[in-house]
Amino acid sequence: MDDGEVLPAEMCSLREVLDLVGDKWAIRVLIQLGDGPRRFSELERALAGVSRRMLSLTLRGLERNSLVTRKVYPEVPPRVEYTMTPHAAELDEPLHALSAWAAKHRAKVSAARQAFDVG
Amino acid sequence: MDDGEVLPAEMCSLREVLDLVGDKWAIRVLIQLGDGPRRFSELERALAGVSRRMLSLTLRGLERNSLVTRKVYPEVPPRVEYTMTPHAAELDEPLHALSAWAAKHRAKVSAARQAFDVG
DNA sequence: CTGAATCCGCGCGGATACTG
DNA sequence: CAGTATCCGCGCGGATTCAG
Repeated sequence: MDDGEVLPAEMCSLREVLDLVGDKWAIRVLIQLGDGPRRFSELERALAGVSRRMLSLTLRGLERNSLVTRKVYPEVPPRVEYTMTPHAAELDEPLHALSAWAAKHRAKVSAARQAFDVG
Repeated sequence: MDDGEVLPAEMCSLREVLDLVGDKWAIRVLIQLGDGPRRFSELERALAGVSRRMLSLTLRGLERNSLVTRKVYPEVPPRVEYTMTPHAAELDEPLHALSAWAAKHRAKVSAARQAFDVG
């Protein structure tokens, strides 16, 4: 199997994943949560440049697809913890592989981009 | 190494990759090219729903980052072939892993989304 | 502290027409 | 066939304000 022919199913699956974590902030959130549960404000600090609105929307989206769980502690001041779900944790390895690719080809791609922009 | 602690470098690398292939059409183009060189009109047909403009822009972006190469044949009518670069081909395995994750958890995620939307 | 609601500018992307 | 150019609507996302 897998003689180089890529089935349409793969295409769909890939787009599904990217629709889940392809947003600007989703990946960063997941990486943070991969290190342990985080509070809203902790994420806000960790993800430099994120607006409160976008962080909120990103977390909603991840929660909606059951990639994170939201736990509210009835205290004052209120505390909310976000945690990775088990199957979201399984994304870790595939993501590592992608990251490794980037690390390996970063220079090449960067150089190509500069050359392209010049010419 | 890798005791669960995720380094900032990973975050950057991952976003780099997603910035390269996270667009709506880039992945589909790469998958097509993974099956062999393709002409513009072939891609246009294969990627149902893509506009000529977006396909053009997507190919430009991929070419800019040296993920595809563009070969023009001086004929009439003109013919242009797009081909995957070697390092883009190396994305195949990581992408497969992601695809596998999607296939495995598709039902779970889909159900979660429905439940979330109802509640 | 953790959001939701509103306003608004800007860029993405579709439709259409034109070119080599 | 393989694009580019232009126009334009719509949604993403920032800034700000209000709420539990």
